[in-house]
Amino acid sequence: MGEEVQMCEFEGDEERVLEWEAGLPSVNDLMPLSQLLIPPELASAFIIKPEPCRSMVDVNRASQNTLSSLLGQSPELSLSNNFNFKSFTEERTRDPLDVEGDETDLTREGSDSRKLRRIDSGAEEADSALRPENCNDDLSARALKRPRLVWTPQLHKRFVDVVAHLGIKSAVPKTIMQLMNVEGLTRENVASHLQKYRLYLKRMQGLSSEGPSPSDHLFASTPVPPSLNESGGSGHGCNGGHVPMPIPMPYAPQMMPMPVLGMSHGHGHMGMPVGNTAAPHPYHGFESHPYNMVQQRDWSGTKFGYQRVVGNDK
DNA sequence: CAAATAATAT
DNA sequence: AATATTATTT
Repeated sequence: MGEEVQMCEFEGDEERVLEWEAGLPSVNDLMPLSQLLIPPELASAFIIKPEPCRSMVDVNRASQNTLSSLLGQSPELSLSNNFNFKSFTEERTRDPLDVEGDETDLTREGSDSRKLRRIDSGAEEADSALRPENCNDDLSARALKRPRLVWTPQLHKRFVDVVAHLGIKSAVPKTIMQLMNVEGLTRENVASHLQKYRLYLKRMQGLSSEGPSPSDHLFASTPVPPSLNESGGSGHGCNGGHVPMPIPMPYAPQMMPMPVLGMSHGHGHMGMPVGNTAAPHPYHGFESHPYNMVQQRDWSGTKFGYQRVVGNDK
């Protein structure tokens, strides 16, 4: 009977995800990019032209090509490499979460382009770049500044939905944040977005018939629910004005069933945390910690996946 | 004082 | 332009 490679041992092991990067070699242990995989002699013997020294830029470019081809896009025009291969060891990945299986977009991107230093060949002495700096992310882990949030269409949709249900009157950052129920989303995040959203609405009203400016990518794509009428005012209803959570439709913490695609033939997809596919949590069902309900989803076909373990609701 | 909003800053 | 951060106001 056919015997294939067993590559999945899914056990109820929650910690596994966290340990994911534990066993990985540190940047320091990795073979330097400048090092040739095939000795020149051997190479010439087989008429293999020695690989040119690869730099980080080359790797990035190659990666983009790969991704692009997978996505069916033109591999070119990728002059702007946002890909940063900073060590996962120190990089604090985060997760702008999005839920809901609708819409088509998967514009998830974590583009924090930092100074992409050029590790050029010939000067591999640049190893000095490997400063044995802070290796203890354990302690500094929390106080680290979180990467800026990217309002993906999914997130925005959620945002709009909630705002709509609340009515612009009572749609305030804190409430919105709570109803959106997105891990890691802060009040500031929402406040900022709300501010912009309001400007958008205002600007829209001024224009007679609809005409979402082409620059309003996100907003334009999301049909502004006419429910933007007031509802928080007095006289309607059931509550005088405070609306802690009367909405019958708070986004429930969803758990995504990410289809375990046969990622067999795939080539190691660069640094994407593949194994963490929403493990079949051995939910003991009683730990209703506000956290832990990692709601991630859909790394499919997308560039990278981010995950943050703890959210800070407050 | 906390939260919302407006105004800036990156 | 998109978010973050800070300053003011409620």
